[in-house]
Amino acid sequence: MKPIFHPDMEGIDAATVFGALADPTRLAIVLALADAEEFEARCGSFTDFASPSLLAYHFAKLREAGITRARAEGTSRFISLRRDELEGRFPGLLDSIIATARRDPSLPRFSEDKLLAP
Amino acid sequence: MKPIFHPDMEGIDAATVFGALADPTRLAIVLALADAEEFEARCGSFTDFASPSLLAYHFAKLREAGITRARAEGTSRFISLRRDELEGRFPGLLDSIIATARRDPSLPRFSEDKLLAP
DNA sequence: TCTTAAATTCAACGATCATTGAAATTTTGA
DNA sequence: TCAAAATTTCAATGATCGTTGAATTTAAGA
Repeated sequence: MKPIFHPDMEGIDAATVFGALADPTRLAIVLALADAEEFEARCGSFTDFASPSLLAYHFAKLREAGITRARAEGTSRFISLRRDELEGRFPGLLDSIIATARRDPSLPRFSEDKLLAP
Repeated sequence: MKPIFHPDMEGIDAATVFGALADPTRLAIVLALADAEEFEARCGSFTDFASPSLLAYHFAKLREAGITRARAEGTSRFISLRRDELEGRFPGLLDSIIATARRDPSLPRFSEDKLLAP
């Protein structure tokens, strides 16, 4: 019913974006989303990373920082990166973030097939 | 007397770096350091941004995240970016951070001549 | 309509954060 | 030896953060 809030990209400031990335779980989510960009990821695809309620918290942080978009479909939500909009606001940043996350072996990883599960 | 602690770059994780940048004052400091890379910036060059004691806190955050280096000389400390080392650990990241900070008009700026003052 | 599934919301907690102002430290120079 | 300058340390503050578990919402399917 109530629409999901997505901030205008123009109003996003850099410190907020970096704040959203200042957590290993959220960085791992961003990395997983980047690796799975052909299809869309369900929230429930990430239960390895944290509990459902904690995931909701982390997803909200990413969304309110302008990094992700959520689309409701039935009782599920599909999460994706706001690639193009982010590129317009901060060119090159997202790619750099993903490359950086990829270089950090301490981040929780994720078997890619997890994203395709029913 | 006691040497200034600088973490090994290999042990730095991405979330810590982003956490250090999740604050407008610290982002402004990084941007100012990038704009003044020919010479070195004294801590006291930044009194427009915050009080001395608060600056010490922010400088420690940046230093412990591997972003800056501090060199003592007399009663002063000179701060600089750990450009090359950071480039080795996370290639392209620092440039991207600086470009991002430059695109954020809400960040406190800084007349460049401030850095040269005696 | 009842049930199940998926995700959010809420209240609570201890931990960390940004900020302040006063006190301490360190080094230079008179 | 004293005093001034630059910076740090410390204790205290309210705010935000990450986390938990229980309760709630929302929509789909039997």
